[in-house]
Amino acid sequence: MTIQWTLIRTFDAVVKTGSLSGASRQLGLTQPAISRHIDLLEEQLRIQLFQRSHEGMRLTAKGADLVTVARDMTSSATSFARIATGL
Amino acid sequence: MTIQWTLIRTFDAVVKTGSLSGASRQLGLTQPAISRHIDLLEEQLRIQLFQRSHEGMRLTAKGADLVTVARDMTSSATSFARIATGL
DNA sequence: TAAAAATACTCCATAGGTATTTTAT
DNA sequence: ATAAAATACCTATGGAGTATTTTTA
Repeated sequence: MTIQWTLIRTFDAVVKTGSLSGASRQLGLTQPAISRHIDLLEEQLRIQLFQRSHEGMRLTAKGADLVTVARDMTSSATSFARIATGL
Repeated sequence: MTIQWTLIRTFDAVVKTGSLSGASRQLGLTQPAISRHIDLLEEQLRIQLFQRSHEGMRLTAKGADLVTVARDMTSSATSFARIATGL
């Protein structure tokens, strides 16, 4: 399985903002792009990450299990970028 | 700057194996693909990562500074994959 | 009715492959 | 002579956009 880092970053953003459109604004991508990211991630992992309910995007239990590692990835990527550009 | 995770994984593999062809074997990609990965990464970061010398691919000082964070990224990606597939 | 999410396309960039050439041991 | 690296070229996939339609608060 090839992990797509962008999808995980989107996952993180959706969790943080609580909505696809919020993540869209935060990442500077369009809402359909974000929607596809989540679809792709769920499909590739064969895990339902969110409940599309009235109150927006609500994490499932399995989704919640991934939040920590997803944040690890995004933060290590960020620190890679910081160090690389600082050289 | 959008970080390409695949490029960083390749960087890590080249460091580990000491050659492009070694990384190619390890990752199951062709040698030209690996070569391009390193080119792209160096170009995007505007950093020379390796000295193409007689003894193969030798890390530069700046390249060496990135090895640790690169390994952080790849290992956090690996643990993401492990946890995700284990759910 | 207004905001969010999903769907349907279109387009282009890029990632990867094969084939080949150059470099160096 | 052999192994590694670079270059050239081609193709297919996917990632992102616009436009539109559903959904639901």
